[in-house]
Amino acid sequence: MEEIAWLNEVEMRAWRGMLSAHAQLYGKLDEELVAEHGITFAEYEVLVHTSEGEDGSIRMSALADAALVSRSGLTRRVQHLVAQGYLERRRCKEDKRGTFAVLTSSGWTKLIEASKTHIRGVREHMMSKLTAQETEELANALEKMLK
Amino acid sequence: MEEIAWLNEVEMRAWRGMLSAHAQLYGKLDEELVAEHGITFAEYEVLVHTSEGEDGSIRMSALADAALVSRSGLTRRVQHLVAQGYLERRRCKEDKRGTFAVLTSSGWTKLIEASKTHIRGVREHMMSKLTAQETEELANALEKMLK
DNA sequence: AGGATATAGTTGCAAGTGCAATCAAATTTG
DNA sequence: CAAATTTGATTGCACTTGCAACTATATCCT
Repeated sequence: MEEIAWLNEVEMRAWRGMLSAHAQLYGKLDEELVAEHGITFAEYEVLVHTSEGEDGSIRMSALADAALVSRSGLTRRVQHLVAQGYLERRRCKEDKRGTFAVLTSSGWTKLIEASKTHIRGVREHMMSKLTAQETEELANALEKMLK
Repeated sequence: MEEIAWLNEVEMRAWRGMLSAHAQLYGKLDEELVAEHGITFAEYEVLVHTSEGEDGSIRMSALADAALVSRSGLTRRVQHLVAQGYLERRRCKEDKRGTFAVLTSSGWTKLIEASKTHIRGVREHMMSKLTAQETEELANALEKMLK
């Protein structure tokens, strides 16, 4: 079996760690939200980013960027959340091409409830495993990767 | 707009960083492999983990675990790689329920070529942004998350 | 031994996704 | 100002995925 030129051991651990830690964390958080609130993590993210917009509303394209999904993907996620009663769509008056997603009051309630599960999950599956310093080092490294 | 109870600032940066850094890195590595070698990152991972098995072969279930995919998902990825000529399937003699995925010589060649692109990508999009110490801190934090 | 249970793997199916094409509205440009 | 281009968003389509059901083989247990 031929040997493949590779990364050094620490680089390898960092890179493999990105894949595994992300997959494991994402999987658990998704599972818990579905079990306790009937929404996926992807849907929860849409609610979160909508809530962070002005008056709990945000343009579709901005929401797609924030939620790390394609525009077509977002259109359908929002459709689904509208069908569930958590979002409304509102045409944009200044730019008639545009559409806002707007949290309904039912959406606010759902978000607040689901966020308890979510935050508990992040603490349990991520923060509880790390010291404050490690958390800071992790945040630092991840942000440098994004530049 | 109501305020949602949340994580502290550092925790938030670490958690958001996991999502964004993973998405950005995965996206770039996938794009480069597709452009230069016509295989997805997911397929590349299957080739890598197969190559690491004995004689470039590995049981389907072990491969599914290593490649972070469901067994049904793996069955189809392997089907696709077999169709492309990079893998063969071999029945397991000791356990007739089992199947091995085995790298073909064309698969070895593909893997070796693709790994150059992959490693270059990991260096360029990840390691080049980090000092050796930051890489180590990152690896450390990610591994602790997995425990 | 042999029936019950567990394990390896595949398949049908439904759901989610992105790309390319499309439509409508806004903006640029000649 | 009208034509050309750009931008915001949605839709058709193909592809990937996981779950549940299923088949085949292996193991457990009395």
